[in-house]
Amino acid sequence: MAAPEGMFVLEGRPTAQLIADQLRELIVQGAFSPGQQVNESALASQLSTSRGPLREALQRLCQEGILVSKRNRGVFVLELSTQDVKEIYAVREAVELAAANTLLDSDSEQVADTCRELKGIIRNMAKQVAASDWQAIARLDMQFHTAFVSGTGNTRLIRIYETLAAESRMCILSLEVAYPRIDVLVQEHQQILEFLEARDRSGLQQAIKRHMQKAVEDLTASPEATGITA
Amino acid sequence: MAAPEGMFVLEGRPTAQLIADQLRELIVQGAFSPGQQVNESALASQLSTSRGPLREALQRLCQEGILVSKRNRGVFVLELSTQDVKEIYAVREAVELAAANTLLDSDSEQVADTCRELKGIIRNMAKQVAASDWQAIARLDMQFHTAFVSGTGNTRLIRIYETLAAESRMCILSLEVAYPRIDVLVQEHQQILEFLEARDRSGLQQAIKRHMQKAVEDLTASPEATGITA
DNA sequence: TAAGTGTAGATTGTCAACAATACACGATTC
DNA sequence: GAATCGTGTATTGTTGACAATCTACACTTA
Repeated sequence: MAAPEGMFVLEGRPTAQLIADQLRELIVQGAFSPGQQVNESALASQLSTSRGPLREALQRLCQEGILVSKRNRGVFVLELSTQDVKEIYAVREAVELAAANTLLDSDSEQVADTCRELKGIIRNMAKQVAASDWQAIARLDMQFHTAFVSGTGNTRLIRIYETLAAESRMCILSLEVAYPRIDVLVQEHQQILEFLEARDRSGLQQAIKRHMQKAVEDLTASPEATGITA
Repeated sequence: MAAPEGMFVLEGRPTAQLIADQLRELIVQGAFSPGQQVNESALASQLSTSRGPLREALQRLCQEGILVSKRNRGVFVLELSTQDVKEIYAVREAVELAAANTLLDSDSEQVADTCRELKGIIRNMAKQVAASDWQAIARLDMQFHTAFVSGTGNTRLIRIYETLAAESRMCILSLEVAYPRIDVLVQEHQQILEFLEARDRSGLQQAIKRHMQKAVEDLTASPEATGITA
């Protein structure tokens, strides 16, 4: 037999990770409000599993920082302050700058592959902008940046960025429809792509810095209108 | 009552985190050999707890990447390849560069506090170098860099770096006594401290880059003599 | 009325037993 | 003799029950 391929390996990944991934997706989609307690029994039965595996998954998300655990109290979904927003985007900037440098140091084939993927994402983004599907836009926004970092092939950088992406989506979620002007959003991503294609290091670095700075400004501009705590 | 202060809060932190911290320390001290399977029952009784809490702790360390979980097989201690070493130090460089920039953007008091701490660590390091206590040197080495990043106050950056520090100690552990020439090690840290005190941005950046580059060279120089896989 | 106290309910923390899976070793067959 | 098959053992995965803790609310008391 050549290879079992898709022959029901029935999820080779460990259970806790599967549950954690499901739960993370639920959280970034806003299925839980910030600061809300996560009820273990309820969630376990909802995900049709037991409390044991669920708790293991919760611990993973606590380690990520998406959930916070208080002894004998339970776990709660992270509440984002403006301080948190600044932190998150500062780290994102650091990671993306590192990714940019790594990419520009790598062979052009790898860069080309990444550019192809980014181009497709931008196309989809423009499509969703036309449809004003904010949830989809937020997803594609992070998908763009995740793909950018994934282009480096640095698994640790990628893992770190996955967490940052989740937290960013939680930030954006708080903004809700108050997403900044959208044409600018697409344009900024387009710009990053072009600098990468042109292999313009300093241009790419500046574009990333601007993009992050703008994002922080948008997210911290009207704290009273959002769920983000002062 | 003014404040209960140290009045037996009896570990407010969640259990899984406590166990995870213990276990992480055991791992970076080399209590387990790379690639070794972690036996749940044995470890649980050894740490005088049950399998439940222990498994939760293991999941945390899996999320960090210090352990790897294989379904229906168990969790194993991370085996480091030269590729891993390169990844780890690339991310460390990114994080420390970001920390450097953040520090130099902050007020001088914060920088002064950090410098004071770093100076003390270097003193201790020189002491241990005289005693040739490699285990202690490795600990102080990472303590220096952790303190450097902690100076930023960015909790996410700090958390990320804690994992990187653990992985770095696992790298150094593989090197064992083959630590590079020690006078240079102290000197390099001293240099970083001086650039920080002088608030010399580009000098500090270059020093960090050199430090990381040297470390990778040392760690990947003689792969046959170490436990690091090709 | 306001502060403090005690109880009830709910939720988390822990544990031990059960089920399922994978690995190792010996038996069997060609 | 080599490969394959079947069995046994050890380890992980899962579950439900029990214990400990916290929050909320009604009750008492100054």
